[in-house]
Amino acid sequence: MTQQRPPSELRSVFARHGLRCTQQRQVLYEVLVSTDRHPTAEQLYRMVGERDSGLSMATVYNTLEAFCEAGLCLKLAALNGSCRYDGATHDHLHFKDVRTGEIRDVPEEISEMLLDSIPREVLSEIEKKMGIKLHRIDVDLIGEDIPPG
Amino acid sequence: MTQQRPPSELRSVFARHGLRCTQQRQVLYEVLVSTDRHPTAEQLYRMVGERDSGLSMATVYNTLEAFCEAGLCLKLAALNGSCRYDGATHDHLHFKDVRTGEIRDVPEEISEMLLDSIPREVLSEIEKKMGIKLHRIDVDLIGEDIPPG
DNA sequence: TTTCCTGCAAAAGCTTTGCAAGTAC
DNA sequence: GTACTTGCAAAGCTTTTGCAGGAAA
Repeated sequence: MTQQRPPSELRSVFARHGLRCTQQRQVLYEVLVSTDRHPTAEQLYRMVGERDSGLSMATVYNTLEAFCEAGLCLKLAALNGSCRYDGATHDHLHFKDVRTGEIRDVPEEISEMLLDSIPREVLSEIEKKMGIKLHRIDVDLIGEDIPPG
Repeated sequence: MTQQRPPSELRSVFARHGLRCTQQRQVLYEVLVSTDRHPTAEQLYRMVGERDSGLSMATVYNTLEAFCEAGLCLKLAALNGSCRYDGATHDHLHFKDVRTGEIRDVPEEISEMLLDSIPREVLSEIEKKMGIKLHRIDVDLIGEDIPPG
């Protein structure tokens, strides 16, 4: 499948991260950043299938792995054994539902309040003491929906 | 298998949480709280097998599920699709290794510093705004080990 | 033209489930 | 005696892998 007219924007995003610009990667990336639903690989596979001819599950996994390595998306650990992906552009908290495994964003302004309250110097102290390199912090609120009414 | 001489301490822990006191649950619980390694179900299965005749994987999963429901342990989401269990007695942060999926505790005094800095009122605001009931907060430091040297 | 990516199919890993026998209370 | 738990085996779901053909640079 030869590429005809890739949006130059996407093309340069990939180039900057050392990724080849394939049809499949473009479609997957567009779908990923267009949602805040933190889809599973399976859900992405179906979402892409609705827009386009489709691509294989293997490619979905390979591509997501490549995106994560390149820093284009985050891999989130869900509570029910599957993984979810987040085309995050800003830091935010996640709410994880213990019943469904669903992940929702915590509204941005509240997320910020909480994240801003974390002292930076504590983090660098942790890096030093534990001999690790931090990529990011995930703050997850674990709980369940209150049934309305 | 009839129970002969259950440690009354454990027995009352289970009773308080509405759990029947079976041989298997006792062994599994003892193994779980004796480690800070955040074992997977598979690892617990092997650890129990070393001490005792053994129990089936199905029972490991059933029992861990029962413990979690009862609040006797935490189910942690690992980054590689498996789940890990934590017989936690105090709040602490976790470091998750993106390469191995391993989970390590962040030392208690640093964990406390960070957790104490999170304003309580922000959490209750989140509960109200999102219509959820929080069980706990997981603060996960995502990163990788720095090779020594 | 070289290197990397895709897609298929198969395998591997983790977790859940149905059901009969057994145990706690 | 009743209700819950265990263990086996099988199934279900998620993710990874090997490899041949194809596309990007």
